[in-house]
Amino acid sequence: MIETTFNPKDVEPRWSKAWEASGAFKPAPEGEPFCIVIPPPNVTGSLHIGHALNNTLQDVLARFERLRGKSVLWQPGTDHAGIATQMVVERQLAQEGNIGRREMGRADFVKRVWAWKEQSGGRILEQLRRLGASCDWSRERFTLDEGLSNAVRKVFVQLHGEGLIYKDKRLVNWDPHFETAISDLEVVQREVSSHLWRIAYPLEDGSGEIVVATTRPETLLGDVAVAVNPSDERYKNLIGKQVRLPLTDRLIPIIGDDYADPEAGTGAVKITPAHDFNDFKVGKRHGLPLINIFTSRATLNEAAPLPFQGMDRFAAREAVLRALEEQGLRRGEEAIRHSEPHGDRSGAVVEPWLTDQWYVDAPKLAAKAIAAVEQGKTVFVPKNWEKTYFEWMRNIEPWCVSRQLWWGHRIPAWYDDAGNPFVAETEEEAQTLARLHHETTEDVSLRRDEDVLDTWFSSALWPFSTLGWPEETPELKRFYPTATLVTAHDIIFFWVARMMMMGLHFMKDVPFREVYIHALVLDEKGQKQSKAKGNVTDPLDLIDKYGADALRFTLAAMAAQGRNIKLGEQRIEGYRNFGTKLWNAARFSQMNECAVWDAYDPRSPKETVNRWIVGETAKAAAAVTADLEARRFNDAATTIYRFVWNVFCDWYLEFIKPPLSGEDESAKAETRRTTAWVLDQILILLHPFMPFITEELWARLGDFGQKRDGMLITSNWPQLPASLIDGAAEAEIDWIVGLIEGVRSTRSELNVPAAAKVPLLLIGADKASEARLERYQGLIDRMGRLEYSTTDEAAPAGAVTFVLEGATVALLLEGIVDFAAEAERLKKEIAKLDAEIAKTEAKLGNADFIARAPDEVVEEQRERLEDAKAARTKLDAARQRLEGAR
RNA sequence: GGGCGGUUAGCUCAGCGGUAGAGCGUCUCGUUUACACCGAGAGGGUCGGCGGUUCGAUCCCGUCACCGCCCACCA
Repeated sequence: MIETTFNPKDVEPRWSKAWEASGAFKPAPEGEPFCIVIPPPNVTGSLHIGHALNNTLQDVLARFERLRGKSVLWQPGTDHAGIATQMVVERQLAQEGNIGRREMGRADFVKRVWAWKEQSGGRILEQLRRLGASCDWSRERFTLDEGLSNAVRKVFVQLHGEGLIYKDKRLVNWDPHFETAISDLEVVQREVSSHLWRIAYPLEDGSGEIVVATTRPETLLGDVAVAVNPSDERYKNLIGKQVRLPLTDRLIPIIGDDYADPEAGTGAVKITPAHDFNDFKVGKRHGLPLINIFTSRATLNEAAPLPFQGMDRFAAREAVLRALEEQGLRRGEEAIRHSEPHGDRSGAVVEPWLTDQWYVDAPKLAAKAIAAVEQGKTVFVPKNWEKTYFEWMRNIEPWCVSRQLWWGHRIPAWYDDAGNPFVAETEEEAQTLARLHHETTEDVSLRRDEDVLDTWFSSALWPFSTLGWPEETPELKRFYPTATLVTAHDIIFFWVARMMMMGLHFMKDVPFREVYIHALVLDEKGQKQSKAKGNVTDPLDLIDKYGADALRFTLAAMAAQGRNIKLGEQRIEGYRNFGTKLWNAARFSQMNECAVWDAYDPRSPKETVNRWIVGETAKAAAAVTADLEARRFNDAATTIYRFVWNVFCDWYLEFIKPPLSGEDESAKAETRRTTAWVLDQILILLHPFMPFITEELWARLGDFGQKRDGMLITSNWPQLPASLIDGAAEAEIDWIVGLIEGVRSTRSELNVPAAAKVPLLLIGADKASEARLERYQGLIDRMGRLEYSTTDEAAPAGAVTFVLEGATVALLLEGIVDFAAEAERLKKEIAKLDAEIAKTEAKLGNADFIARAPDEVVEEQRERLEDAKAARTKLDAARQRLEGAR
């Protein structure tokens, strides 16, 4: 016997193992391919609520398509997450009081990171298994494993050969904490309080001074000019003069350039080409020198005047201001708020810094990636994200891919002593290139590039590298392009765009046909969850508390397109209860020997309730299917929820209690089989959302009935024709439901004690209602808590009535309710009807409405008016009778 | 400065040209033999403001207000 509550803790691990062991997660040999590549989580990370949502949705799709008979490959794996992982390990070293990364040396440090990866790397995938993710775990990949590293080298070398990767010396965003370049995307702007300082630069000829405004006085030491706008009357006659750069012995020119905005600051702007992106451009235009005053750690180098050398940039700022003060060159300041660039991982203020880096020619690669989306080869769901994608892609900058880190793919470039680079997949090939270059047969002394690649470089190859590229594997052939990518909008630029570029370039086709962009999961206040804020909800805690099914269902039910999710725990509790409800429906079914029967034909039932529930099942199945196809996860979840609870449990299971305990053996058998069949359909429809409880019930219900062929996970999605919907059965059941609801509502409003059984009379019933009453008498009496029910000519005094299609319903409540309460109830009902009558009459009185509205709408309004009037007449009669009785 | 989204019941959110919905919470009632992680019933909304289109607008268009996010800039 099934117990009264479902215990996820016992059941979940069992099925996780069984599914995997059975090979159900591997793609079926036959069937239309359907592939999803997982957004690889950081190898050393742990599951957060965003992963839970992301992977729930992927798993819903994977299980749905698998049930529909497709050959599903959900490709799992992890990302080496260069900067993030290096940071974690460095922090560990510090906490353990160990020597730091630099003291340790590169080889030992990298060994240490690998050790950490081996130790913690499997954790997040274990956590995904707990969520129920049906990935083909046998195909797990890691962005630094051999195959993927091979792909990375090949891509780098080929792009380099095509001129799409090149080395360049220019300003980059430099993170002084990690001492590495980072890409534009890894820079986050933060509002900070600061000052705008005004500083006087004396004119060389002693004829006065020019005042510049700056938020970064320390960079003055690297100034090479002062720019003014040529149209600025205040300054234009100063162009060409020299000023004495304070605190140094340098003379620098005043130049005219449109970049200087007469409205901003003082209208005169200091130019520091080595430390500001705009100044860099100005410097280029005017052929100005670049003076780099910072070290890689953003302390002042030997290019700065002696007293400032070795100072940290912020200390230098104070020192420069003090020195200027002493020399009487400060001309005031104002407090301002402005945004300042920070490294997204380190939090350090990013410094524009002049270095040699490798760049990918993103503007060139973007062209095809833009066209593919324009042509609909890849579609975004919801579609409006395409706009974001286009906006970024059309303004894309070269992608700086080299990082001065140790954890990652080493750049496949070797240098000779003169610094000439030789890009090749192996050192031997580089050696060959070097010999050719030097026209020698001797070994050339080579050293490998110290740098590694941006983590996103290898992620960009994920859809084909995980399938075996550059080998032409059967999987690559079969599953590329993949079907759907499921991800959040915050990595459209980081990842989606770059996969599009790389996929189109190397595979000549898009990496995925569809990009489903889901919500971000926020805390209850609508804030982004972060460890720093301490507002993270751990999905594993939620799984422990409510079960994976409840968490999954909640996330899916809240995944409405285009809106973020504010997750509250009560909601999860509610869906846990839903699981219990289903569990108990199965329990009921088992207690009543509703055994599954292979040969069941849903067209076969004769009993109205059975015909009705078959039709309702067909409707629900069609709706869930359509919702999932349209990626309306929330609608699909709501549909199945309502069908299970509000249709199957609330009504059908109540309806079948009389036949299940009745004498009619054929009706009983039919009802048992129908119940078992409907429950099976429910389990299948719900399985993508709640895999564990449904699989468990599938097994248990199969056991006491006929043995099943296999597990639910590999069963078949229902395809039920609309012809199963029986209009007559529907009308009949609707009438019964209306009657029972009327009885319950009336009783409750008049405070009839629940224990009181009252008689019911159907007054002036037409043939159909009379027949229905007779057929369902036992049921109606039971659900309405009636003493008996029958038909009669007229309602006796003291009866309380309400109106139903085809009859007036009278409850004999004399002595139980007081007339005042009933009069009040009638008055309320009549007022409601009057309002509706007035509204509908107004509508129908409008000639334009009659002329322009569709006929069916007009007809509907006419019917509504008629019904309301009829009901009104009946209630009026009831009121008069009540008056008379009083 | 550019772009995107939001504003619907006490709370969290669906819906979307034709009688306003759910979950949770609230109130009343309930030992009806699947389920109190339950059952029955009730209350609760001028669908942010103002205009417009339409026979009809919560839904479409315009505009304003407030909230959030992204990009760019910031001397």
